Formats: sequence, structure tokens, C-alpha cells
Amino acid sequence: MAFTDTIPDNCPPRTHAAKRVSILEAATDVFCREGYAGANIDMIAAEAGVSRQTVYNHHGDKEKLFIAVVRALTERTNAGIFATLARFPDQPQDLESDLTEFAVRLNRNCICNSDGKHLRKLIEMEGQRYPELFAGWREEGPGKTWTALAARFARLAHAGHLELDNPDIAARQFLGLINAELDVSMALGDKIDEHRARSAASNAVRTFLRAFGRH
Amino acid sequence: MAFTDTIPDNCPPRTHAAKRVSILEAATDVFCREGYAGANIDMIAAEAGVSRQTVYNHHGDKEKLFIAVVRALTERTNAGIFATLARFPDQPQDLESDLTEFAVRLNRNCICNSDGKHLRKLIEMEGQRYPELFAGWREEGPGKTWTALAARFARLAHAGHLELDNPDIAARQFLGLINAELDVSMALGDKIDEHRARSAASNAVRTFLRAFGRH
DNA sequence: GACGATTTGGACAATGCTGTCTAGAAAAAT
DNA sequence: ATTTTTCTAGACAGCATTGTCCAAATCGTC
Repeated sequence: MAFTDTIPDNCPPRTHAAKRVSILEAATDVFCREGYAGANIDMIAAEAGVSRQTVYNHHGDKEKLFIAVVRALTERTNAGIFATLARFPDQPQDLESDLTEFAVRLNRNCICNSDGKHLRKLIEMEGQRYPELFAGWREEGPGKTWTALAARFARLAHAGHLELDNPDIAARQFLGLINAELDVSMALGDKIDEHRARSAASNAVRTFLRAFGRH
Repeated sequence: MAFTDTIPDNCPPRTHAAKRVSILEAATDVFCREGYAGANIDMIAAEAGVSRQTVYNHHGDKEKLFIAVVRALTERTNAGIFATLARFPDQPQDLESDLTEFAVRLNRNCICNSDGKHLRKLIEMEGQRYPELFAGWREEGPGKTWTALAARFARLAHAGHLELDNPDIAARQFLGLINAELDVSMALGDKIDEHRARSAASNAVRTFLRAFGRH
């Protein structure tokens, strides 16, 4: 037995886990670039620097591999969103600039980064084919994000910083405004530079505050 | 020669054209459902009620067929958007309800209808692989839509119905707000019923007017 | 250094798809 | 009615891909 006490039965140590990760990363890239049907295991193996057999050893199946990719991506993306959400300006010094900073982070770290783009593309491409798989994402992702963000806005309103009648709708519209200037570029895979992310965020926040700010 | 004088060289009459259309429709469905790589000619032929050879006769190639599909879809969608744009409320009776009506039409006839969903999906799936093809869409579609809509808003502002400092940004944000509540459902392929389209539009317009309406 | 587990690279059958080709049926044009 | 064109259905070669199998090489551990 090559197993170590501290690591459970099915997981031999060292490079094993490292390879599993590179395979997952390579698979993410290839699936996103080529789509599920267009991706082939040899590409993934080559891009992971691993033999084809190893891919099969780790993930068993093209479909299982795809599912693993989506799960990993969803988890990372959700974690990122909540990490950013944790820095929401609950006691803002300057509401506009604090909210803008928050929006910039949301764009940069969650929506326009590679995980965000990848996940978005996989959902758009294969969402219909794997309804159960992405139903999970929907509840854990947008579902919880919206209510969490809505709660933050409600608190701001309660503290007198905003005038809202429906925090839930406001939360969605906040996200919609943030994406308004970027979604076409995102769909075509353009690179979004820091400057565009900032100006998109600041325009969004300005309008948001025109609608819901205290005057 | 079986050609008629009134019809150019390459286009024999009757059912020929009809079949070309059914092939294009079937191809649109199949490409959207399965992605480019996942689609196969036999499916398309079967769904069009036509033999495989006929597909090749009409469009020559899987790739040429795909390009024809995208072109047709882009043209129809753009035409639809400009038709809707032509009914923009330039002399509004009741700004809020007129804008809402406009937004509902935009959702129902351009964005959430089957052409809109198909085009969106193809762009998301294959946009990277055919940059030139979709660059055309971008200029003719979103590009012109934005400036046209911005011009309408600018006129409304000039007539004293809105308070805008940047009609261009306002136009994009208007579209962003309209989609804010729908994009997740769209990505997962849900059916958007009339009621949801209306409430999304009316929420969007209410917020838009809170930001840019005259008070 | 010896052991067990993992990895490699290559071969392999099975399958599915593209695009071509054919001969005959069907449809349109004359 | 005849002729020309398009359509069908199926066969076909060529190719790519999936997933399995195996012997040899490699790696980590004892």
C-alpha cells in the first residue's frame, strides 16, 4: 500500500492530486474553447501534459469529466462572489465611490475573470443538455447572490443611504447595470481591461444612485 | 434549360427555394441545440424532411451552411429590432406606460423570441471561432441599435421629457435594465411568458425614469 | 535498493460523421 | 409527352474519436 494515514483510502499522495488539477484546468479550457462535442480527450491530455489513459484513470469518462469541470467552476465562482460580497460597503464613507469600488471588484474578480467567462459560456452552451447540473448552479449562484445583495441594499436603505421600495429588484438591476456595457464584448470574448471595467462600474453606480440615492 | 427569365441563373423555381428555407430552419434548430461540432448533417436533413444530398446541393458544406444560418438569423433579428425601434414613443402621452410598451415589444419580439435566443446562443458558442462573421453582427446589430436608441432618448431629453447627460450610456443602461431579470432564465433556456416579460419591462422602465425622468 | 502504485505511449475495435457517388424516382419545364 | 433538372436512398471511403488493454517506464515509499 502506497497510502498515507492522513489521506483517505482513494487518494494516493503527491503528483496524483496535482495531475488531477491540471487535467481539470486543461479540460476547462478545452471544453470552453471547443464546446462539449468539439472537445476531445487527446487535446485535454496534451494540454494537461498527461497521457490519455491518465485522464481516464482520474475521471473515468468524457461526461464525468465535463461534470467535474462544471462543478469546480461553479464552486470557485460562487466562492469568489461571496468573498466580494463580504466587502460590500455596509458603512459607506462616500457611498458613490464605495459602491463603485465594490462594482469594480465584482466585474474584475467574478464576472470578467476567466472563471466567470468560462462558466458563463458553459452554461450558455450546455445548459439545456444538463438541466439538473445547472439548476444547482442557479440556486447556489444567482439565487443566493441576489438575496444576499438585496439584504445589503435593504440595510443601506434602512440606514438612510438609499430609497428603495423593493431591494430584490434593485439588486438585480444593479447587476444588470454593471453588465450593460460589457455583455456584448464578453459574448464575443474580448478582453476587458481595467479601464473599461472601471468606467462601466462607475456609470452603473451613478445611474443606480440617481434612481435610488437620497437627494 | 429549366430556368425562367425572371429568376437569375442559379435559382430554379418552386420547391427548390422552399426546401432551401426548411433546410435553413432545421439547421438553425440543430446548430443551436447541439452546437456546431455536435450538429450533424443527417439530423438536419431529417428535421428538414429532405435527403442528405439535398442539403449538400443547396449549401455545399457544413461550414457554409452554418454561415448561412448565422447570416439569416442576424438579418432577421436586426430587421426586427429596427421595426420595433420605429415604434419608439417620440411624442409620449404617458411616458412611463409608453416606454414600458416599447420595452415589452423589445423583449417579446427581439430578445426573447426564438430568433433572438438562437442568435444569442450561436454568438456565445461560436463567436470566438468566427470573429469576422460576428463582427458584422456587432456593427449592424448592437452598434446601430445603441446609437439609434440613444438618438431617440436624446430627442426625448431635448423635448424636456428626460434629463440625460449622456444619451449613449442611458441607451445601453436601458437595455441592461430590461435584461436584468431575464438573462439567467434566458441562458438556461426557460420559456419567458408574457407576464414575466411585462413585469421585467415595467420594473426596468420605473427605475430608468427614477434615474432620468423629470421630477 | 525493492516494492507497489501510477503513468506512459502505443495499439486496438467500435462507432459516428463528412462528403462523394450512384442509379432510379419524382417534379418542372418545354 | 418529352426532356431536363432536382430529389432520394443508400452505399462508400476516409477520417476522427472514444474507451479499453497492455507492457514498459517512472515515481514515491519503505
